[in-house]
Amino acid sequence: METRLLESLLHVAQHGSIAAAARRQGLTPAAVGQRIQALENELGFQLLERVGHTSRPTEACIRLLPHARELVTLANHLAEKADMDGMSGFIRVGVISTLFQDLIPPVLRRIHAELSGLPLHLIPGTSMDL
Amino acid sequence: METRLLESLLHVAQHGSIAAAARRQGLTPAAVGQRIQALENELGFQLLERVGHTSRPTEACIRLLPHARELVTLANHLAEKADMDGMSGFIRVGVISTLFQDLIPPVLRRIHAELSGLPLHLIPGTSMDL
DNA sequence: ATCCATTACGAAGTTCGTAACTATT
DNA sequence: AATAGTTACGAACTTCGTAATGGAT
Repeated sequence: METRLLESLLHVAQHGSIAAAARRQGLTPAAVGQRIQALENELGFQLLERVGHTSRPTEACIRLLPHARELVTLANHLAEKADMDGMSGFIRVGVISTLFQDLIPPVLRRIHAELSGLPLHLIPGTSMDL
Repeated sequence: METRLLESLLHVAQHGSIAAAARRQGLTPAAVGQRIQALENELGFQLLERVGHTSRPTEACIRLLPHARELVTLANHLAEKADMDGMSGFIRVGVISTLFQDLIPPVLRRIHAELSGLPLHLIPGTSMDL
């Protein structure tokens, strides 16, 4: 998965047309169209509804956009993340679901007290998944 | 940023050598080495410490690995995310830091009660950042 | 002696732009 | 008439494998 393709998709979705996205990115409309086709090829479903003149994102594409956005920003900030010294990154906590009731909240308070400023990922699941 | 390159980096880091990663991925050692070089080129710093026989990740690489892992899994699950109906994806909550003390924990319990199974992102910060 | 990493090089595949074409407003 | 999207095609770039080289255990 090439994040530059996703970046083009985001521009198309945001500006409503392949041509506008192309202008933003300093590419030709043909190139952007080919990028979208490559993505559709890799993902296995259609991303744009070619309604005459304007390109509208499909339902599946709309569901996909937030994730694509996250992927692109993560990829674009990868280098600086590695250059930072000290504690950085995410705290990832796998939690067996029932523990959410009582045990986790106070633990969260302590984590935040000692490592404030770090984004926190809570991932509920079963022992097997985690 | 091509996530397949990151995938190779993860394998190298996990197995301790380029050759082992190549075997896992069904590639030649040369190909994996070139992938790492491409990554180092794109990121602008060294990823592997070529100590004689074994390749050790550099400090910067170690800091980068968790993010790379997240990127790869996100990319690999992009298609299924779009295909799923109903609620899916992450819950992202921006929290002004002081609220962590009292207000957030009970809210978390309710979020989990109503939308269990969804990964949760808690992002502490100031109003400006959020 | 065996195994790992790297380099050079050529083949296959990808990505881009140009240009031509069709369709929409 | 102007602008959007698509297709075909060729040039430039990437990515991979093979083969050869140099080091490490």
